[in-house]
Amino acid sequence: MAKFYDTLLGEYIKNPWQKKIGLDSLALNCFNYKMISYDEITGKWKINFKDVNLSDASVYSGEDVYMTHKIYEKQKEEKINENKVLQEIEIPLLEVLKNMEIGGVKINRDKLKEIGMLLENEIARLEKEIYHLAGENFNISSPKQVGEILFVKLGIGATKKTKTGFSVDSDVLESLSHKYPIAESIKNFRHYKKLLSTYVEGLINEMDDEEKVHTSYNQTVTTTGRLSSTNPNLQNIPIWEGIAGEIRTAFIPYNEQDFLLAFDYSQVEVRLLALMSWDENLISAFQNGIDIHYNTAKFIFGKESISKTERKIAKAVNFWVIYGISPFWLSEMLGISRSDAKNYIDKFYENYPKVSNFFDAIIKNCEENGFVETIFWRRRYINGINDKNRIIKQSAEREATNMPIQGTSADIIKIAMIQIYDFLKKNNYKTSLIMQVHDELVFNLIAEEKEKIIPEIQKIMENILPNKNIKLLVEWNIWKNWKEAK
DNA sequence: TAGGATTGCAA
DNA sequence: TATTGCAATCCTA
Repeated sequence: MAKFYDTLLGEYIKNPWQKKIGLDSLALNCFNYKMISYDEITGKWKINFKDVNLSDASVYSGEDVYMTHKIYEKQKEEKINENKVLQEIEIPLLEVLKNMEIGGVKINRDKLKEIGMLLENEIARLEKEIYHLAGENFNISSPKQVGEILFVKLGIGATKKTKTGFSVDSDVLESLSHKYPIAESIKNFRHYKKLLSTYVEGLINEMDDEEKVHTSYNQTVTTTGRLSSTNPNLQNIPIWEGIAGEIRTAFIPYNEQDFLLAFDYSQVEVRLLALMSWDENLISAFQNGIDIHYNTAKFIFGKESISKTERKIAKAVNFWVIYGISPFWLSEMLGISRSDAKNYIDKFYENYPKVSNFFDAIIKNCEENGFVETIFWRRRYINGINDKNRIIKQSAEREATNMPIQGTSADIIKIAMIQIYDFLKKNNYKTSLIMQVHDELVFNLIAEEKEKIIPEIQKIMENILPNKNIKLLVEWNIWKNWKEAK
């Protein structure tokens, strides 16, 4: 048992789907008690808390402590405090995340500014070009104005609509770009603008005096058990080729002599599908080190010699299984016919029959009990699993089949983080964990510790699930920035 | 000023 | 007619 407890994590474990699990809403819902808000106590002038009069401050603070304890007592009655995921994963993870957040990630400000200058030049150039092609100035960042220019003023035929008007997303612009140069330019403008405002300016704004950013990892947001990251979000930094990929070169080690060390789980979700479904063909492919996309391609195309395009299709089909995409969408995404898409999916299930059984069993169980679980028994309730509406029912089924895989992957990396943190701490290593991106862990590596810790971290990560039918596999890289270490 | 809508970035 | 997220921006209420 951990030495401390967290009621917020307790509520999250009980039901990760419910949104309002904060102290204020729990007090209201469980005990019909309205907590004093911070705004009420600091008044409309937003005075500093130290200037609040003592009796008001005491009541406000006492209320927090009292209510937290009341909720703790309630959770004890419900035996939430005995939950294994809570005790063995979420609560121990708190200290790991705290240290990652405080440690921060070092950013090369000059490098970011350099990228920013390039982007600004491109944006200015494209802006002029777009105004010229449109014959007037307008706000290119406004979807509404872009729609008016393209589909009203220039009279281009609109293809897609949103709730409020014309859709002008990148797919639409892409489809118009061959015929209309302005569409291509707007698409590029958007791309560069996104990089500049979200990543270059966004990161610079979050940097402290030491050129570090300190993200917040939120443990109680996702329905599957994954973490999320905010201020800044370090889990959606671009990885594209070209200038977008350059953003990652600005992520650097703390000191010049250090390195970034990145570990990632290789194809973890497909591996977990094999492990959890017990499908012999999937398992033997992994056991024999056969490229899994090639293996699927062999099945769906019924031949040994596989082209690059065929492997790409097989990769999409493998990917599809995790998310439950329909043949329609698969055909759209791959630019193939719907009957081909359906055929590939059927072939997949014919050759990996236990995957099909596995999903059926999850859905059946969910229909009866209302929830699904990971192999570590993390639970998620699924709304709409017994809905009469086919669309809602199918959507619920996709959520139900996705969660055990995505959630187990989340469990595994969280356990790895705890074990690695303990290992580094126990041996007084100065190397530290600085980022988590769902299936990847990034460390600030102290050069002289390299030989000792890399094999140990690899061992920990690969052995979270010992004695299973297939092995987890991790890959690692070290470099002076995150782009090259990936 | 708050919050919905659109868009686009990641695993 | 694809799973899970977060942020910038626009724009209406």
